[in-house]
Parts: sequence; C-alpha cells; structure tokens
Amino acid sequence: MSGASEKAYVSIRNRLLGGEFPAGSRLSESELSESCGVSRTPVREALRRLAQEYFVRIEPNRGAFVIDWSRDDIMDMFEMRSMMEGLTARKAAERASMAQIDLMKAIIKRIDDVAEGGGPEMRDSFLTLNRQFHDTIFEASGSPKLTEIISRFVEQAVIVRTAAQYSAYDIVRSNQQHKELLSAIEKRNGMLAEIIMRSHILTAGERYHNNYMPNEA
Amino acid sequence: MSGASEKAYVSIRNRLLGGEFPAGSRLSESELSESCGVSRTPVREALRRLAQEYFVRIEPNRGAFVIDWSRDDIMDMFEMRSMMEGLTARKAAERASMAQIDLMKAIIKRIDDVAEGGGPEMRDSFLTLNRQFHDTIFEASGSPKLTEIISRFVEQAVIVRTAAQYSAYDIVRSNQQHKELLSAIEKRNGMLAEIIMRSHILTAGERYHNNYMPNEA
DNA sequence: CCCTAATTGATTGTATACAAATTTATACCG
DNA sequence: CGGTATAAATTTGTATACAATCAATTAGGG
Repeated sequence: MSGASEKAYVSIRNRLLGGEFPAGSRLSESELSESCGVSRTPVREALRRLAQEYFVRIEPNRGAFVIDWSRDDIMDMFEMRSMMEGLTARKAAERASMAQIDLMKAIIKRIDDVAEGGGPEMRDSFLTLNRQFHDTIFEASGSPKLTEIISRFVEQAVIVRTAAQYSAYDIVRSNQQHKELLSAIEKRNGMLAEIIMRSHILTAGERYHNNYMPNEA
Repeated sequence: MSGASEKAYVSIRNRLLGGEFPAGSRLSESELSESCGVSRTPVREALRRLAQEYFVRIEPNRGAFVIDWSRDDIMDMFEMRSMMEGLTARKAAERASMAQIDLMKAIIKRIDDVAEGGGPEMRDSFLTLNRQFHDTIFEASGSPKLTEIISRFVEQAVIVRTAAQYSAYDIVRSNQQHKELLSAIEKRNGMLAEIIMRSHILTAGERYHNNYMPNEA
C-alpha cells in the first residue's frame, strides 16, 4: 500500500475532503492518474480503498462516484459510533491496566494544558490527543479485532469530515467528559463507562449538528 | 466487479470458507492467479476485497495472510452485531410501513412452513428466508447508509462463517423471536424491538458458542 | 563455529498494452 | 421533427511486462 498507491490515495482523499469534487460527480481514472502522477493501476487501488471508507461508490464498468451524505446519515453515523465506542469503554472498564489508566490521566492533563494555552495549533493538538485518548480506550478494551473494525469505521468519510473545530470551551467540556469516563473506568463500572462514552459521542454529534447545520439546507 | 475479478473473489472466498487455507498462511498471488484461471490483476482486487471483509490481512510488500479468529473475537462480533441490528430494529419500529410489516409476517409464515416440512434443504431455505427477514428490517429502518454499513459488516468473515446449522427446533425458536420482534414493531415500541433484536442475535451467538466449541480448544 | 554482509531468488508493486463494456454521437426510419 | 438503431469514441476491466522490495542462501570475517 506504499509508494504510488499511497500517494494516489492521499491525494484523492485530500481533494475529496477539500470539496474539490462535487457530491455525485464521477471520478475519471485517467484524469486522477494524470493529476496524481501515477499510472491507473494504483489509482484504481486507491479508489477501492476510498470506496471501503465510503468516500466514493464504485459501480461496475461505470466508475467511481462521490458519495453524498445527508444530515440524517451523519447523525446515524454518530449514533452507531456511540454504540461501538460505548462497547469498548465498557470492556476497557473491565480490563484496563494501571499503566493504561495512568496514560489516559496524562492525556487528559495534556488536553487541559492545550485548552488553557490556546493558540493557533490548539485544535490540531486537541484532535491528536483526543485521538490518542480514544485509542487508549480501544487498547484497554482488550479486543484487538473489534478495535480494528471500529478504528476502520472511525476512519470513514463522515467521521473524518465531522472532526469539528472545537473552541477552547468545547475542549474543556469534552475533556470533562473524559475525566468522568476515566473515573468510571477506575471504579471498574463498565455500564457507567459505556453510558458516559455514548453520551460523549452523541453530544459531539449534537454539537456538529448545531454548528455546521444551523439552518435547513 | 464482474468477470474475472468476481470469479477470483468467489473462488478464493469459497476455498477460505472450506478451510483449504490454514489460518495465518500466506496466499500467493501467482498461485491464486493460476488456480482461478485469471491474471494477477483481478486476483489482487479480490484479495483487497477479502481484506475488507476480514478474511485476510494484507501486509505491504509481503502479501495476503489468512486471518485467525479466536472464540473471544467471534463473541465480540456477535455483540457488535447485536447492537447494530438492535439499532435498525428500533428505527424500523418507528418507521416501518404496513407493506413491510406484512412482508415480515409472510416471511415468518414461510419460515414456520420450512421448519415443519423439514427435509434436506431446510437449512438453506431458512438461511435465505432469515436473511430476507433481517433485510426487511434494514429496509424498514429508513436509514440506507447505516443499513449498507451494517450489511457489509454482516458479510464479514466471522458472521458468514457462523451461519449455524440450525435444527428444526432451533428454527422454530428463532422464528418465535421474529414473531415477538414483529409484534414490538407493530406496536411501534422501538425500545422493545431493539432489546428483542439484541437478544435474538446474542442467543444465536450463545448457540454458536455451545454447538461449535463444546470444549476448550 | 557463529555472526554479519552481500548476492540470488522469489514475490509484490507499478506501468503499459489490449479487450470489453458503456456512453455519446450520428444516421436512418417512421 | 422525434425516436430508434447503429457506429464511433471514451472509459473501465484484464493481461502482461518490468521495477522494486523482501526473504533466503551463501560467502566472508571474527
């Protein structure tokens, strides 16, 4: 997956996220091949990968088309993600090691620092740390296969696209939920951890809904 | 995806399900290309597709390896599936049309007939009808994108592999749960429908666990 | 004798050429 | 003028040839 294939994948994916291709439009292999500077073979591979991540839909003998996501679709994805990550949180509460709990504590502290410090790179730092926190939960759940499937889901078009631009206040609020979640995990209260995680994801969905779709479109 | 690519996919998938390739073993593109009667190009495409369905894992520059699933992994998958299909059942209870409810009724009736009739094709008929029933729930949930994602999940290696060989008694029992589920949907009781569906899937998981892994392996 | 390094062999990754299918354009008929 | 059928052009699908990477083996040095 490295070399030309990866190059094509990154290029097309970035352009899709940048909104260069309108929803429903068709992606020509030849054109992509030219603009990516690789041959059609790795372009085809990249398109299949993007289809797996629901960026595009491939119709046999017709090509790749940019997938359109409705508001309802996106909220459904948040709901699904809330269930999936809720499940891992419950398992993490049952199985997390002390080292993993300490790591989560450290990440939470760093997120607080980031929110307090502010600055232009605040959001990027938060996204990275937030990702690390959730990955640690995955790790602590002790279900590698399950975790891989959910990670793949989180990599999907919608989820990636909805990586919201949090304000400092939003970050503090989100991190408060992290603290509550960690507390539940420390107490080995799986059910509580699950509910808190679901709430955590669903409130993120609500925030997205309010921020990015204030009016009917 | 038709033609040579589909041919390679079906061939490799069947052989994987038939246990021809041991877990962890490496799949050579050249050998598959030869045995499938197509060139390496569609074989590579088929392997990527099988990687998406978690039949194999592809390591860059190293090839495709048959994935091994532990008992815990499989039970995790049932748990995940129970949540996913529970979600669609809840939505179906809120949105199902009369025509869809009637269709489910008809399918339930046909499953009862199949169980009563017995015969050698009983299990195949049940699997088909059972699939139709669950697909109707998906359809009735009114969330096409969500449904597509879940359908893809159900197509995965583990789920397909665990399509258990039900006895006539098991079929009757499973169909009883279908009836309870449909009753909840008719009453527009989403929460009840969700719980019944989750129970339905999890009991299937238990049955698999008991039937196929009676002893520690 | 063991460990390291280079070379050989084999396998995956990429590019290109060709085949098949679809879309578009055009000519013909009603 | 509209509709259908045919034909050309474009695009995807497949096969093959070549390049790059990785595994194994062998040669060399300690």
